[in-house]
Amino acid sequence: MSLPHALLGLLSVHPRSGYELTKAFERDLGRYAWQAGHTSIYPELNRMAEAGLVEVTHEGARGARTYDVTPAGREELRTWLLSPPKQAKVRNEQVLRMFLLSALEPADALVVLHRIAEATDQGVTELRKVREDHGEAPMTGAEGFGQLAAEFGLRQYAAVGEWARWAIDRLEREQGA
Amino acid sequence: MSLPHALLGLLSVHPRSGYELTKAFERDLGRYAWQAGHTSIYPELNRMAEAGLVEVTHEGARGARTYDVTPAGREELRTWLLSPPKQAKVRNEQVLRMFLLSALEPADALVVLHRIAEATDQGVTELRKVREDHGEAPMTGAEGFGQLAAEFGLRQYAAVGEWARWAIDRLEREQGA
DNA sequence: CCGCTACATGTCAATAGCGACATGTCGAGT
DNA sequence: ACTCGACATGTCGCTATTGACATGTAGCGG
Repeated sequence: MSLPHALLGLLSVHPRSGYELTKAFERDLGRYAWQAGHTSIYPELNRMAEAGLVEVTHEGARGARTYDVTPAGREELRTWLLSPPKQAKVRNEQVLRMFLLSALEPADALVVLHRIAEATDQGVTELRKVREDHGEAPMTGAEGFGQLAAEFGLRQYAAVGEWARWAIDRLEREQGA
Repeated sequence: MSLPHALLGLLSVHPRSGYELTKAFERDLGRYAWQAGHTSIYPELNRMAEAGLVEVTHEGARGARTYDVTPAGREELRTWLLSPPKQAKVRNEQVLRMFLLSALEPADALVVLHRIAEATDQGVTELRKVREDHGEAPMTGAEGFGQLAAEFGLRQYAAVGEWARWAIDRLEREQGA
């Protein structure tokens, strides 16, 4: 049940509506950390409002409701972030695919590995651009989030790309031998 | 629905029982790629056996049943692995925590970042040992899996560790200024 | 031979999450 | 005036997943 914490985190950076939260999940958060659609988000916001973790601070056009974190919500988020990181739950289909590669014939595996290497290169290029746009904004607060995310994604892509190239190298050497 | 593919992948490396599959998930697979408990695995194996993707090749002591992949299962796995990687679903609580760090006071964030850096160092050390034990075994087949996993985890830990140190550096510089 | 641990498989109720469907509004362009 | 795309929130049924509970066996040390 990490969704409520993700929502608290986003709202604590700055208040927004369920719709805007959904967009945030489609952008950074959902790509690397935790994906969720609006069908999970709206009901969860209502639950959290009932529990007193968030509150509606403004009602705009088209029924839009802006949520903000309450002191109780802020406390809950802080406690969660500072609590000892137990056994984490991981679900990542891409990574699973990589792990299962050794079940393929070497020739097939090479095809997939090359595809991975290309995809990560593209990711690195994209994020380098994002990084340059952000520049030297402060780490905490509204801008910090995007920066942390971009920098993390960048290193993540780079690492996967290097791994893929390592695997390609290993495989090709074996094939040749 | 990646669980059946994960099971096909593991079994295609070498046949084993549901119990041994469960152990495999607790070890590498569940740590980085896809976690699942025995309560998902056993029913899934039965479904897959009914669907003709796997079959019981041996019955051992204590009711243990060894499963192996059928040709149909092998075909299914190959198709899945070679099919275009669509939009991936990601769920990783640790990464989520990292993303939400910017919602904390800088002092609190630094505490967590230092903890992350330490944890990744430990992970790197562990996996370096695993890598040395494996040595130069071939990439595909029974040994390949562990190697791919270890190498991937190693690079993953290293990348996260570097990211944490980058963030610490940034934060401390801001605090000082 | 007793007790403990690891082996080995399962059910079932509750919860989480997704895809399909549903509804309505505001603003821009034609 | 009209249409269309983005804004904005929701329900509901189906499937996936988890946690608690249940059951029994083989082997080992004392």
